[in-house]
Amino acid sequence: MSERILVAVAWPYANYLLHVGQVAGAYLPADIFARYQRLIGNEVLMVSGSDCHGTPITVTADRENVSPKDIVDRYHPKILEAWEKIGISFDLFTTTLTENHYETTQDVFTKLLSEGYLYTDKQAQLYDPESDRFLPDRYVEGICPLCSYKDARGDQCDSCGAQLDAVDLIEPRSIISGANPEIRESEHFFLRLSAFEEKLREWVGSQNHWRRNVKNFTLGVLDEGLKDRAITRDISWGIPVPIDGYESKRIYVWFDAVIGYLSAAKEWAASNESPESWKAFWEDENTRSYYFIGKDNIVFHTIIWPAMLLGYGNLNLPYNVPANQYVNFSKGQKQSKSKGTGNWILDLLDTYDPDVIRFYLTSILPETSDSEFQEEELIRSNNEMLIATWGNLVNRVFAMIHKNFSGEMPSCNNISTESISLLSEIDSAFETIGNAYAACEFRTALRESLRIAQLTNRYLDTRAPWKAIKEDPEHTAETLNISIQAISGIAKLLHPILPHSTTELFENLGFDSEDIGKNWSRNSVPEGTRLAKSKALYSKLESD
RNA sequence: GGCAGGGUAGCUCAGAAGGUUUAGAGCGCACGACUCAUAAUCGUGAGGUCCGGGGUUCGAUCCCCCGCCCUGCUACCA
Repeated sequence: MSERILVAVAWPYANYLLHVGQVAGAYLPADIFARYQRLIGNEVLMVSGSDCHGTPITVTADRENVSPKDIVDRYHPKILEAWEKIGISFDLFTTTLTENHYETTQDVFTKLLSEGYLYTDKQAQLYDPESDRFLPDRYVEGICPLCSYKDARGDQCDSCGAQLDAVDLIEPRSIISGANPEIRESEHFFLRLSAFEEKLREWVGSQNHWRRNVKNFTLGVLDEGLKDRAITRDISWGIPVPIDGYESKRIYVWFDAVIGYLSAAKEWAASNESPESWKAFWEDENTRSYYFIGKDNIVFHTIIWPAMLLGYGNLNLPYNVPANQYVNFSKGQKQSKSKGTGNWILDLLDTYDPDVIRFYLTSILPETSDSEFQEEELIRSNNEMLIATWGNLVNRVFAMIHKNFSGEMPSCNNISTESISLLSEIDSAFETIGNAYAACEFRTALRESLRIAQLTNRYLDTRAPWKAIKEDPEHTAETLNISIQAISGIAKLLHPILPHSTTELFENLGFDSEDIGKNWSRNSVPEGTRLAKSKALYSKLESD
């Protein structure tokens, strides 16, 4: 029975290159999941895009004295390039600058307004009289009221780490003009989050398949009580408010960004020449939606976006939000874009094959706690695990078949109990590993797949086909035949994680890509198949 | 400060409605076997006060309390 799965992935800001932490935290797990779902025959729609609005983009643009659009035009292609190279299989990766996204966002805004979930209220804000504009907290600096640090930012003091309110800064100054900002009242639209508190609590409380930290954290926030939140800003970069009299304001970034999941599905449908097909992914309650995000993003996906969906009506709430922790870099330092300590994924891809990176990152996915990225470890994991356990297994079996059977798949006439038990281990692994993929436990899926490879290595050692060839070629033929069947099975098990190299392997085994992706089970390699004489799937890496 | 997650072998991590565990796996390390294979594989072994201190209990690494450390959020930087 084919199911329909929406794979929604966090929208990266298009003002920086992608760093490894983002890939491991959201995009790689989402891709593994999507590939698994496609492999077992489910209908998958995987979408995301560049988040093009928001303060970080305008800050970058202002600093370089270019337009926000220029920043997006520079980084969006780089993001696409990263997906292409590491193999993140989006059905659509768009941007929040499309006409479709603007329309969808304004539609959601209008609908929430007419349903009574938006209202206007006044808010005090800092205003720069010289440059004649309202200032986000980040655009204000001054003396920290707590530690007297003289260059504290309006949102946070870099010296003592305190969270600040720009209004509290001593001797505040605009970073645009240096002028002393004044406080002005401004009218904004607010999202009536408080109206959804009970419904959300009930909904979240029943999500027993969510990760513990995601559920507890969300319930904790709900217990503190939801406050209504302003969704417009006095800025010029963003989606216009579709109401007369508010031409100088824009819808704020977090409101439009989450709507991207919906607008991207619409865009995908339109480009597929079936403009209504997005509805199956949003309105059919049997469709399950998974949101892959980092832990800093949980509230937006378990409270705010669900509230917006409830307010809009008739659209599916998230089925699961498997938020990940963070990947840290040397000595617990967080992978930070703003500090410029990046291990950019594109740089890594210049040096290493995509599957080598995917293998290592999968092994350290921060599913339950923060993990640490070390390039030395990447090299070791490639040499000591990927190649030693798996690559070498493939290589030794292929080599023996080419040496003793001219590269033709040997026959298996009598099957021994050893062979039967190996194959049954593999076939039952499809169930346990399939369950792990379905539960978004990708490290487990990888570990168990390697365990099967190890069993196959052990089988080979026990059967010693290199010895048997001398006195009992039938015995050797059986061993190598069964080993190839095992390899075919393991390749399938690993395919969501290592799509590039396993596809190559499948070709070497005589399959075409059509054969691979239709069932979640071992593809049997028929006797007599010509096995390609190929170079090794992976190469050893020097650790300088 | 408050809330949440984490603190387990050299490294990366599992785990446990509290007793079947003398606390597990992989890698690394030591030794042995094998030699088909990318010095790969297979076996054996060493290695841990499960962050610290109290408490509950017949029994706690797992529950409670108090600390310490890392990370995120704290509603205007998703």
